[in-house]
Amino acid sequence: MPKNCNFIEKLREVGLRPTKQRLKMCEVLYNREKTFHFTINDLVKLLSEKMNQKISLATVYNTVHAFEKKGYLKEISIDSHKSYFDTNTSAHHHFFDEDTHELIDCDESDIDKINIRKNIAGKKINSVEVLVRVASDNQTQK
Amino acid sequence: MPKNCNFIEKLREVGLRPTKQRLKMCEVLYNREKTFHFTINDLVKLLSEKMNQKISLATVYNTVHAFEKKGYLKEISIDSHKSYFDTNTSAHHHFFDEDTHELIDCDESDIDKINIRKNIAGKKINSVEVLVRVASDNQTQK
DNA sequence: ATCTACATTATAATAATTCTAAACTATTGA
DNA sequence: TCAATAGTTTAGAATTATTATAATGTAGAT
Ligand SMILES: [Mn+2]
Ligand SMILES: [Mn+2]
Ligand SMILES: [Zn+2]
Ligand SMILES: [Zn+2]
Repeated sequence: MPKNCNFIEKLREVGLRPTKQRLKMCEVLYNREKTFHFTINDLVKLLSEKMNQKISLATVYNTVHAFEKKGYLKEISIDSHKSYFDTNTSAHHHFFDEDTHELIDCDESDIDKINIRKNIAGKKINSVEVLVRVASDNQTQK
Repeated sequence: MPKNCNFIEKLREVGLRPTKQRLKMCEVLYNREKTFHFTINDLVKLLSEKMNQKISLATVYNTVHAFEKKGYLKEISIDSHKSYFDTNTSAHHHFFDEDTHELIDCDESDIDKINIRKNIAGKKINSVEVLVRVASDNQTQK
């Protein structure tokens, strides 16, 4: 992910106005080497602490969902109590560390292609996602 | 799942007192041919409509979580907005119908065994779950 | 510069879940 | 048999995440 991407263009392409708030959010989310996972709270913290940018919570929610709808973000369901988002929008699987509550991307090579032998009448497959829950070895789990 | 299971025994075995409320919930959840998936709301409806049993919401939550902790129920995360529970506590995969918001169990034979090639240092794998999201063929999806 | 549709914001509302503390009950063992 | 006790249920309040509202602000078009 190169520095100084043209976020204005990127937003215009999908019909979102490049407002100050959206551009700041783009910077925080996409102006970095690697993709990452975050909760709304993480993002608000990043914006206020690292970017010194106060954006109202409603706007953060609105913008995250706008980005999701436009395919800039993917929502990941791991924990029914919290929403995780992913700046990696390609199809991929995850490890979830139950100790730290951290999501870790799987590479292509980490898990063999999943073969679905059944299909539901009149339905098409939208996605196939694997979640591998891991936790510390020396600990009572579950 | 045979009729007239001894739920009193079952509860005592794991150190839960067999109260009227817990026994009613056992009946609704386990006194049936097939396992099934439900939300807390589904369960409250089942209890009040089919069983004519008014159990306070706090008790339903408490009891569901008590059952979960004892391994009588499994929580499934599909939708960050709602908790699903499963009376099938064995390791298995799911289809999720995005039109109806219904969960469908996969059989062993529906998905080949998942092979995880990577391991996270100091962590053991607790579970490997596949979620296949499906939706109507003739519809704008995602 | 003006207009208009879209965005942002503070705040209120909603929904799911958990907490609290008082009343209740299953179990124990005198 | 029957209190004592620890665990359970309950109504209602509190908390948390998220969404709605409606007033104000701003980007893009003319
Ligand atoms: Mn969402
Ligand atoms: Mn839970
Ligand atoms: Zn990811
Ligand atoms: Zn299931």
